[in-house]
Amino acid sequence: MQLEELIMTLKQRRLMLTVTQEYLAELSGVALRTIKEIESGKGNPTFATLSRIADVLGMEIKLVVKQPVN
Amino acid sequence: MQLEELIMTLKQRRLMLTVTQEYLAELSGVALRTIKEIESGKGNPTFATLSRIADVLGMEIKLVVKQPVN
DNA sequence: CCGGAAAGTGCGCTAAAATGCACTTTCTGG
DNA sequence: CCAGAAAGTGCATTTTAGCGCACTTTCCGG
Repeated sequence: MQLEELIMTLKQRRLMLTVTQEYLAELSGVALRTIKEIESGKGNPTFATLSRIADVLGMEIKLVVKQPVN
Repeated sequence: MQLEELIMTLKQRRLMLTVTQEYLAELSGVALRTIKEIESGKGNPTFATLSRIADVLGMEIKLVVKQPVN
């Protein structure tokens, strides 16, 4: 999963739950400014930041063996 | 997946492939110093760094909906 | 047992992640 | 259509990830 795709997934999940960036910031403990930057595609978030956001959205980051492409 | 668990998975995968930290550094383009730090549990890697390492090891980072714990 | 290979670490630098504040732009429900 | 809510952004600061270099420690095959 590329970062862009991961971000899209987070964003879609947030919208599906009808949570604002502001509320997500409160719940996750990640600064609103940081959430805004991530969702607007700026920068390269750390694992900790992504993980805290994902948690609140009921998601998690996994490391898995790639499926062979055939 | 917690960071610690993710790191363990990366490390085990590297060892399974009998790749040294040094060679992994070469292949991934991530500095040897950085790989050492990550594997020894220091710090909080960025998505980009984790992703480059995972790639070389034939793995990938995924964001998935958490399984309900029941 | 022991030497070389692999892994871990102290020190220091730079670039960038994370943050706050204030302002602008965009979206949306009534 | 329009006000308020939500999202995006410029500027500045603090913290820290990523990195190099040199050194120490640990591991392991012969």
